[in-house]
Amino acid sequence: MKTYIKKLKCLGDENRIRILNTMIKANDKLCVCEIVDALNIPFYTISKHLKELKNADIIDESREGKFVFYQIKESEKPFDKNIIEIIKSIPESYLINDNILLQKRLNMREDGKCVIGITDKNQCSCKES
Amino acid sequence: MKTYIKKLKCLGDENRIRILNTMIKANDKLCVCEIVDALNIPFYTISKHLKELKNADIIDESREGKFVFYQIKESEKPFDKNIIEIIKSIPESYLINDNILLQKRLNMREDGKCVIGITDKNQCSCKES
DNA sequence: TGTACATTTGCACTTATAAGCAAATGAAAA
DNA sequence: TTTTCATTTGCTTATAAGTGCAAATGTACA
Repeated sequence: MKTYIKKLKCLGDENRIRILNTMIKANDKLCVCEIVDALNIPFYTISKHLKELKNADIIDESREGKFVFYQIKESEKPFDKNIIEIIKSIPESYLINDNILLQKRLNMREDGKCVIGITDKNQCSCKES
Repeated sequence: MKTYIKKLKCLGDENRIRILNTMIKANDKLCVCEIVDALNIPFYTISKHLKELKNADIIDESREGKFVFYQIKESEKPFDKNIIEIIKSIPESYLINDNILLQKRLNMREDGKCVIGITDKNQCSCKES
């Protein structure tokens, strides 16, 4: 039971929902710096939330050189699928801004690979909420 | 967005998941005392969680004389439906004990109505976890 | 109208969670 | 082998959340 509650707890934070949304929308693994740029949230905050999501077994981590990537963990379990579904059922209007910035950021990839780091090292978490 | 996060936050607590599970399984409104008996959690704890669930617009409240009833709020929104789905997708083995006690308690209804209060006023929350 | 019973609420306490900053780690390239 | 850059981690602080108990509320019935 605890593993289920742990996953559900992860859903109770807006930043984590936004992070998961980017991964669902990208339908691909995302570099930490890409998430930071898309969401305009400080990199250390993103990093900590990614750690929690990984800890709850919702996402997978992988490293490629300097960059660290995360993606939704594949699962056939109805419960895990429903976690994705519930995020997908949040009306897009609440996430449209993130989605646009994400797309912009993904367009900067070369050969489908992340080649730059964080665009603005001084971004702050409170530009938009 | 806040209303969505508020609902999701509600899912991050085991006691609230167990409460919602009883309502889903009963497929009917439940008296507070019935929930208390089914879950073996102190009545004031149940009461507080019910308040939160109601506050998040997940459940509805209604009073009939001495008794107060709660039930899952009807909704056609995909998000709200997914909340129910995600709880339904927790394997029954984790909730079987609650389900059995709930059934026992529901069998004590007369003409489909709750007629008794809390069976054991001194129940404590930590008998099973 | 007062007594009993179901439920809620206020307060105290403890534990969990989130964010910010600075320092640390890890890997690549100069 | 030093520098650079991406990311993580430790520490601190502020705030939220859950529980327990006692007192309060609200309703029915004697």
